[in-house]
Amino acid sequence: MNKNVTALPKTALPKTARGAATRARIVDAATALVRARGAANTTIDAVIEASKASKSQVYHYFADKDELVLAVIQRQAECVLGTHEGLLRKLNSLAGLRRWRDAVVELTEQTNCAGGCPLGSLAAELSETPRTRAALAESFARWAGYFEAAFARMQARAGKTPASDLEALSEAMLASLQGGLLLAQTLRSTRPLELALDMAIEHVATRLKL
Amino acid sequence: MNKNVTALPKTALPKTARGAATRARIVDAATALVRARGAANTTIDAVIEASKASKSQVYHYFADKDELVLAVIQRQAECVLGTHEGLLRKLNSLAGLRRWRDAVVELTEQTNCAGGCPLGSLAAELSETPRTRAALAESFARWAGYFEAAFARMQARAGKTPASDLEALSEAMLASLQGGLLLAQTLRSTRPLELALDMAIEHVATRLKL
DNA sequence: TCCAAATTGGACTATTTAGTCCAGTTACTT
DNA sequence: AAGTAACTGGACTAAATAGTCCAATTTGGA
Repeated sequence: MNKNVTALPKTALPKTARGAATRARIVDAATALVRARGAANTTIDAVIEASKASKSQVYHYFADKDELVLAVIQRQAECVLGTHEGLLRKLNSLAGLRRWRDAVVELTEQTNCAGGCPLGSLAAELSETPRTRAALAESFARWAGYFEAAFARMQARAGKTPASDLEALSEAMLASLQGGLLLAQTLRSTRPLELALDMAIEHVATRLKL
Repeated sequence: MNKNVTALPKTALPKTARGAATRARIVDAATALVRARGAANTTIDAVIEASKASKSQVYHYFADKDELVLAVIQRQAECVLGTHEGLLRKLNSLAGLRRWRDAVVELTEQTNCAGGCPLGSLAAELSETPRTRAALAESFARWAGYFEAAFARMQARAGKTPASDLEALSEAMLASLQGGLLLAQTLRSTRPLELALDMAIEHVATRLKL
């Protein structure tokens, strides 16, 4: 009883710059491999080879593979949310939202629609495991928060105070994005992504009366 | 050269009723396991145990694990598309579309949002492998076809001949469904699914002028 | 009935895999 | 400079895994 649900003291945090660099190399390599092949198909040995670390280094910083996967989720979330926060931070108009759409489509096109959404793919694979699911849910919530904030700015700028349900709007937008990216990945075409985003943008415009 | 891209003669098709039953047992068991744990986390040994078959039986009907996974995709597609074809077949009104929405939400609620969409999850895991990707793309296309046909009936019934782009509409609807299901799975709430579907239905209503 | 083809059982092999262990090296503190 | 803690290298283990092989059994047709 008294299960330690939170971070166990088993896992060492790096205490020197060198240790931090090693840990970062491991997580970076693991993130790239998981992105390309999925978590289940990424072996510790492959991470070791790619990061030029050794087994003891991996198990010094991570209690087991699950902990490493959790770190990968956090790393990938940082990356994706960082990108989108950058794109959405100052957005305050429908035109800006459309530019964001174009940027997403462009990004997808550049990779031939391969890989889908880095977070969405992780979510599909890891949403049945409590800890990973929680981490992914939190990331999605933050992502939706960026939309919500942008919608609030759009609304404020247009001087329409009567707040539509911005949280609902942002969840619908995120769903369109995720569904659009999944279909784009499977059909190898950006079209479903474009259609889904255009629909969502129109929906936002209507609800915000813009 | 002359790579045999289509089905190789390596894999035996069952020629007796008994053989067909065995093959079906194997595919059924594999489908359930893949649904619960993903393809990469499903071992042949687990399939053998669950289906009460033996190793030689599995390898008699399937050249390797990939072939079995392909059969699982087809089986799951049959199941999901069968369900949705049943729900969408006679649909010819906005009210009918809303009933379909309620049914999907209900189904999702019944499983506590676990598992997401059986096809969507497979798509996220297997869209980077050519053969599996192709099978999944075809399934999604058929799925979209059911929507398209339903939209055509809705339009015809309302007497509005000027066809909006029904294919585009159906792709946006499918994207909303997939994204909504993925978020529902990760957030363990049907809310994003409901919001995404309501948005898509409104979009259809607008475009079809209903 | 009898035979060839279809099907089945499961032991066996090759690898791969997660995780352990400990001795050796490097870095920080005083 | 020395001592302690942090870090590193990699051999090793036990279990799991995909796939092979062949002898035994069952089936359907002549």
